[in-house]
Amino acid sequence: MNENGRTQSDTKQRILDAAEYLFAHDGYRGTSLRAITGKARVNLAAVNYHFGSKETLLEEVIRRRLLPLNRIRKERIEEVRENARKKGKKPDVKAVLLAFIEPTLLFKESSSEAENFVTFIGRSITDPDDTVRQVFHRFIKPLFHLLFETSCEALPEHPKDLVFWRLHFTIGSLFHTLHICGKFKPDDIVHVKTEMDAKTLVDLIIPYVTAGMRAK
Amino acid sequence: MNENGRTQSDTKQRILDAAEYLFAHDGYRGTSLRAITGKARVNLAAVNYHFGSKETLLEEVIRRRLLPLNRIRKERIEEVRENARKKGKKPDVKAVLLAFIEPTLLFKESSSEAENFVTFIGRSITDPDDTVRQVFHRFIKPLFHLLFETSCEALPEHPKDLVFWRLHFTIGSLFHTLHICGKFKPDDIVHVKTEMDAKTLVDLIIPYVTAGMRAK
DNA sequence: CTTTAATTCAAACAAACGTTTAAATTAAAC
DNA sequence: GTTTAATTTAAACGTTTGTTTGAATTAAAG
Repeated sequence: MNENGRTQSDTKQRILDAAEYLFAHDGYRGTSLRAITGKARVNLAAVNYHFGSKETLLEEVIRRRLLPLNRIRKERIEEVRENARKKGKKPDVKAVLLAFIEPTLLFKESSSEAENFVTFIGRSITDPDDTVRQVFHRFIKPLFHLLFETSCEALPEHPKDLVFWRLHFTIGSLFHTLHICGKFKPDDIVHVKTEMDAKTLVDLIIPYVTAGMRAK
Repeated sequence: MNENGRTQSDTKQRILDAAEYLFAHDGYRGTSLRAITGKARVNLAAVNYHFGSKETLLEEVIRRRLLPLNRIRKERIEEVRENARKKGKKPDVKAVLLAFIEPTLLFKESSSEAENFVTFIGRSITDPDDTVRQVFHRFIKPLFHLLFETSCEALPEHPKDLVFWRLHFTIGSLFHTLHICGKFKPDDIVHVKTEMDAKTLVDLIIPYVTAGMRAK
């Protein structure tokens, strides 16, 4: 490998892409290294050579998408916060929620591979595997703290406990939406025609969660 | 075994209890038959002898709790529906949501073992394992249909598509709540004191989801 | 070209998985 | 008490799992 790394093989990327797809599709535990390396068309030992272990691979899969996404969400929330501070007013709840939710849903359309990852995010909190929950949690914790504090500023009339729980209800709605979009067929449950590009989903969920956060 | 079955061993029940606990804790795929039979203190072969397979065991674990719970939820929703019909008015959204949500959350306290199952429900829609999702889906489909139709009657001013999506947001909030309650430590994410018996949770979530369903 | 490092490869590892078997044990029926 | 059925048991089945190994191959450096 030379000093600028241009000749590095794309084995790592191919593994990351395959793992991302399969983790989203069948879960971390439900995906074997043989399935990953088979889909990526690389040797079985390549995962342990390049990543060390299946767990480290999981961490890299999450890190690759979540760091950029979280940077955007952080900037947007801080922007809402600073704008309100300049005007000497409290932040608007709807703006705060939009700052968090819109980048998340739009991320789904940022690339064809990113869509798989969004499905994976949707299961991250409730994943039966400890490792998955912990890694996701570690990456999202500071952002969630920022979201919480800003939401409290936006809703000073509500006790912090109440804001906390309603944020969790919001997270539940959003993550469930992330998970079902892309592989879900609503007709299976009840017959309703649905078109669901990211922008439409934003317009659907924002009024719901905003009303919920403001309630009473 | 005699004609009234009183002498039947409790092996099946012990397996069901252990499986319920472990499925809720580590997921279906993350739970081995050896872990189940070890916790139940029965022989490894007992699962295949009494249930035929791990998949049939899963189905029995779900059936045992979900049939009674669904019967209650169905009765409560139909009660709201019939009361409104008698008065010649549309059902109240809040009453409809309460009819579905309250029994679900109270079920958590119906017995010490039921709490584990509720955690399992909370992960049922997003479980990485196809089998888990399908079994749960099969049991809940008719009830969800009833909830959908009644919600549409309660919100005639909203298009059915909108009610459908908002019900999914509601399900997302509720199921996420079911999952995090019992093993979740909110302090891990952000420092907030929380007491959460079932009744308190009902009082927390109902205003949120009601406002969300009614929004605009 | 030669040397050296990085990567790929087929093969094997021990461990854990769900399931099956046949003998041993327990309980029921007569 | 004897016979018959139901249940439990220990052991093994064949797969699949994540990981490791050492040789073969490819690319980089001198």
